[in-house]
Amino acid sequence: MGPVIGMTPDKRAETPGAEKVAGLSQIYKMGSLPEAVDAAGPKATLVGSESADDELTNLNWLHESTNLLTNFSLGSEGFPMVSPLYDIEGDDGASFGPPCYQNSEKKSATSKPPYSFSLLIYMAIEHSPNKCLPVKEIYSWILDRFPYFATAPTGWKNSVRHNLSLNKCFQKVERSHGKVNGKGSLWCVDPEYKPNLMQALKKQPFPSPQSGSLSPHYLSSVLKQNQVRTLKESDIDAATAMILLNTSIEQEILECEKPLPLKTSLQKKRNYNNAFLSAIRLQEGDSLATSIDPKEDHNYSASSMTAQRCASRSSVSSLSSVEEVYEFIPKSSHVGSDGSEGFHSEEDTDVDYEDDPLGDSGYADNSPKGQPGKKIRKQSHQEIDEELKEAAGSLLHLAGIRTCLGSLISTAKTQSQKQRKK
DNA sequence: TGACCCGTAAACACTC
DNA sequence: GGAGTGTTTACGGGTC
Repeated sequence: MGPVIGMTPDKRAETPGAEKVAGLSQIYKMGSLPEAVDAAGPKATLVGSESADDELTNLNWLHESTNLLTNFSLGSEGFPMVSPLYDIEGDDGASFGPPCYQNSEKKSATSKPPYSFSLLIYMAIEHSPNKCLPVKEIYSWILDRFPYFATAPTGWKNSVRHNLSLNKCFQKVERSHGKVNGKGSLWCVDPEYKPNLMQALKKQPFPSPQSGSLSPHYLSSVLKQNQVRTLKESDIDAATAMILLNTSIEQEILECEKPLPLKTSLQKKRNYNNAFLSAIRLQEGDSLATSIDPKEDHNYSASSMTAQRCASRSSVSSLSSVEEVYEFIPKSSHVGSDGSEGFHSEEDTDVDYEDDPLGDSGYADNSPKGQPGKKIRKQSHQEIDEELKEAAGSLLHLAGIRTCLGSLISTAKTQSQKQRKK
């Protein structure tokens, strides 16, 4: 058997858009890929927003979700390589506790991760608060999570750089002007390729050692949805977050049995609070979206839907504090919005729907002819509140933070009602 | 069998 | 000049 010559770079260039996404070419064949996203805007934003809110109460949903993203990590033997708790030890990467497997799954630690470099880089970048990382940080992240590379030949760094350069999924972003922050640029994930990366993640071996979290069906539902609707960046992130949230909760249930250090428990509660609060924001206006789109796949749970939309709204700019979350609810009943660019968010969709018959929400397009969508949108706040309670209750029940929830709900509701009255 | 994906190595240029 | 970074080219193995 003679050597198989790999595809030359020249040849790759002949298939723009589809050639560089590792293991993703099939995805493109599935059609319904997002329109080219003007990445310039988001990128600039990302770079500009380097000051991330490190507060524990930070409601940066993508941050949350990308933390959870690491929950995907499974050892080559099917064991979780990274505990869902690992990021609970601290808020920044530097304080991350050692992955569980460093204690309990040493075998996994020394075996090669079942992820391609593209996925590793993707996870690393997504894990960062700003969704941008310098190469060095990518190295660090990989090293932290996969000690295998600590002992591996240094060539893997070259591979990382090679991937960054070669793979269109990753885009280089210049560091802030006038500021010299070390060598190199920041690297971001091109939003256009996020669904592809997610698909690739899905294709990774995800044995379900315990509860089968992340069933392929579930994932495919998410991905399917993203393809049915116009794929916006927010949707993509929503899918990510949805998966992550789901995974996290299931993991938490399993972890619940174990006694946790106080700090860990508190942090977990905070995380759940964050998730829940975001869910609240979504829940209020988005029950409509579920009903509006007849194409939607409802095979997955409502809570997952909630989580998805949840992340969807805050995917890019995301909230920076709990207070903002509280503000959101009232905002959603306001007419009009500041409409921050790059994030016309479904926040806008909810906010505007009563005054915007066209519903530039994106969901409007999917509404059945006539006005059924409006009917749904007219859903009384009471009903919404009921849904909210229900969803929140479920979430909190799972997280074991019912108490916290009650106060959060009532606070949110109070604020919401105040705003409505105004 | 070939196309494609992925990892790896190496060379080179550039920046700090 | 050295180290780190980014780009490009080349090749081999594996999979479909």
